[in-house]
Amino acid sequence: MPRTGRPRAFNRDEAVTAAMHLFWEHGYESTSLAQLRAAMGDISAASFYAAFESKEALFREVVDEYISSYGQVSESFRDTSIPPRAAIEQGLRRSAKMQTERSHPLGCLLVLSAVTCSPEQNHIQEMLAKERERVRSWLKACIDRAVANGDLTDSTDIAMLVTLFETFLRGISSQARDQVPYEEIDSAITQLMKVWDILSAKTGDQGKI
Amino acid sequence: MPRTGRPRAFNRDEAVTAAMHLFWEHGYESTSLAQLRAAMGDISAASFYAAFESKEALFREVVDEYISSYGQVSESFRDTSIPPRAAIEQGLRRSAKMQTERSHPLGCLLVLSAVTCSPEQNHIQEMLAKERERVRSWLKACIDRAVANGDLTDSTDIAMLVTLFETFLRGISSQARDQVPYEEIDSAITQLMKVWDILSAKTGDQGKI
DNA sequence: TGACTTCTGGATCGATTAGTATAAAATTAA
DNA sequence: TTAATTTTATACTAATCGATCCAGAAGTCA
Repeated sequence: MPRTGRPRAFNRDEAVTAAMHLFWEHGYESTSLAQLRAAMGDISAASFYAAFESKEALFREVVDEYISSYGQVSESFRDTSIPPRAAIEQGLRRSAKMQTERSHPLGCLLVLSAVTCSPEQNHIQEMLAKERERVRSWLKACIDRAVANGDLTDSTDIAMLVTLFETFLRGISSQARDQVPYEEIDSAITQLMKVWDILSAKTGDQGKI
Repeated sequence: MPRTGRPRAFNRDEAVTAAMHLFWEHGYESTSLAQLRAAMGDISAASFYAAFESKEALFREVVDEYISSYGQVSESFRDTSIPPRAAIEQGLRRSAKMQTERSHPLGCLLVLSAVTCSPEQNHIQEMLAKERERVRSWLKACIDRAVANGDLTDSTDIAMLVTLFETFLRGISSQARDQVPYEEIDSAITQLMKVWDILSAKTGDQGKI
């Protein structure tokens, strides 16, 4: 927060949000500085670099902003106040809901905005891969908890279950981009969760849950 | 096939294959003409345009080549010589196998190579979307057949089932890119197919299949 | 007021983008 | 041998890429 000097002529937060929508829609590399500056309030190149340092620095800021807003849907996976099964189901449903909303680009920014890029931008891919890995670790922790709880047996193939849910979760981004409506994905989730019930039903304690 | 004139100094088919690997790995827009020409045997710009007309025309050719080679794994979905359930299972397993092979870029070219792009290349996205839609229609036909067969009840939510398998299928591309091994995806498929068995078990005729 | 600080408009940077013009080279057919 | 055909190397577009420079505008502070 500068106390002196000429005040900024544009709203920085709004500019970041505008940039987020562009990166989300078109991806990191395919979004040009010219597009960004236009969407951020027709700001000049000088203003852009004074406020954001570089395209890459802006993107990192955008990713942080995404994670702490839209990305919150995956926080369900690490919500230990609800049973593991409910946490996973909620995480999937909220992700599907968010990714199909029309008020912003379809799909997940972390999954889509740098799936492919030139070799020079490999670190951008790796940065997003790390964020996706975090979500995956929450999913795993969730299933670990279920095994510890006794919701799932000790013999449960944890890696397999993580991959099952995670693969579906990643697929939502692609489906959302192809205009598959929320309702269809939502019913698919209902069906997918029955896999869990099959496994938990096999647990010794009782026949059904 | 020109009958006269100076013979081409490079192998056209090999050049297309090299281009396919680049587009597959880095995506349509992020693959530059310079990269392509280098990988296609260090050919000159003149040779490139004489043989392929444009970057876009080459990409279309690459997509055709992909579909008739690696893309054949999804042909399982329309193989009516095997039962619908087996067709789907085989399609998923073969896709997972192919997408995790290390002899070529990871994931599926149709899903990855233009998920995001600049507005000017929207027609490229749409072209790939059409190809993905074809695969989806085969999946749907497969499930329609199962309902017609009596493998699944008339009350089966077909759209939901298509979305369930298709979402998982799309997710494989993302998982493969993140280095998830084939074996894990394969066991997840085994588990996913149990959803089918739940539904088919409910069919009147007998209790289990 | 004047010193200090920060931001902005406009011109510009070198590198790279996809694509082209031209003429020589290499082949076949007559 | 000569004409016709096609591909080649080389040089070159115009446009765009991300990024920078500088002078002046617009504030705060003493």
